[in-house]
Amino acid sequence: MRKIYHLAVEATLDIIRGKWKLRILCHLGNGPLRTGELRRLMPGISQKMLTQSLKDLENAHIVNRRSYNEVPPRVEYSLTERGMSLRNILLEMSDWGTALVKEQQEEGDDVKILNTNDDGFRNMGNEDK
Amino acid sequence: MRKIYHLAVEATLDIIRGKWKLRILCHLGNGPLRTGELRRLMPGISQKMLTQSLKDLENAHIVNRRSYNEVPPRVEYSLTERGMSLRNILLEMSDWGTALVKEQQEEGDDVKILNTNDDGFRNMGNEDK
DNA sequence: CAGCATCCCGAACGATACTG
DNA sequence: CAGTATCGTTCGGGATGCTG
Repeated sequence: MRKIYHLAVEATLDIIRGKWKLRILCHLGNGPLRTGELRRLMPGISQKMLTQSLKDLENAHIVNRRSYNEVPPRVEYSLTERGMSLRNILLEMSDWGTALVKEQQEEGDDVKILNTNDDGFRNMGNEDK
Repeated sequence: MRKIYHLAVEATLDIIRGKWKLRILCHLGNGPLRTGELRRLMPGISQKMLTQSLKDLENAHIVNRRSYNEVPPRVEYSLTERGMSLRNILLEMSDWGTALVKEQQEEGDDVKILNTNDDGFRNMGNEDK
């Protein structure tokens, strides 16, 4: 099945499409994580969406999936080189978004960003509320 | 109604969310356009989606709506300063997306970008197929 | 523990008809 | 010509149960 984009930007957006992929990438930016760890870092995500999102990212060679043949099963995910390069773009989008929200707040809009770390996308770290 | 983002990047993505906003911004990058002109540049878009997308962009202060009191009605849309600054981000995303698709094609993926201008997002110009 | 399959709901999108 | 209103469809996403 052929994928057709009207603009190159759409190819980039296609990678991070959906509700959870960004946050997954954000967490993986701090280093490899197991499935269960990702799950705990993102309360609210369903098993289905986690698996599905990770599979999409793996197919796009953004994350690496490493499966250890152990009992119980153990699977680790990490960023690929391509994933790391995407991170740079996301950092710029993060900066722009931060500035935008600040302006919107000054304009009186009722908007908020939960993760207000200084380094934005670089290090999410803290928990979701 | 409060808007809550987990990451600042999501605020940026929220601006260009949807099927048509990117392409609208792309066309407006070449200069102001009337409603009907935008419509003709994007065959396939419905009256509803065009109006709705433009309204969203206007509310976010990304595009400017100028209405002339004439008969027949005449309305022109253009990029705001904020819209212009967004454009810079989109250009980087475009470059990254272009490189990505190129790699994907080399990997054998069946993927294509319709608008293959050298300047990517900078000047869409040609028609949609 | 990690992943798959199924069902269900709501938001986004599309088609059409109508108004100033 | 530009915009509104309404209706129907599609698709992303949530909940749950089952398998290796």
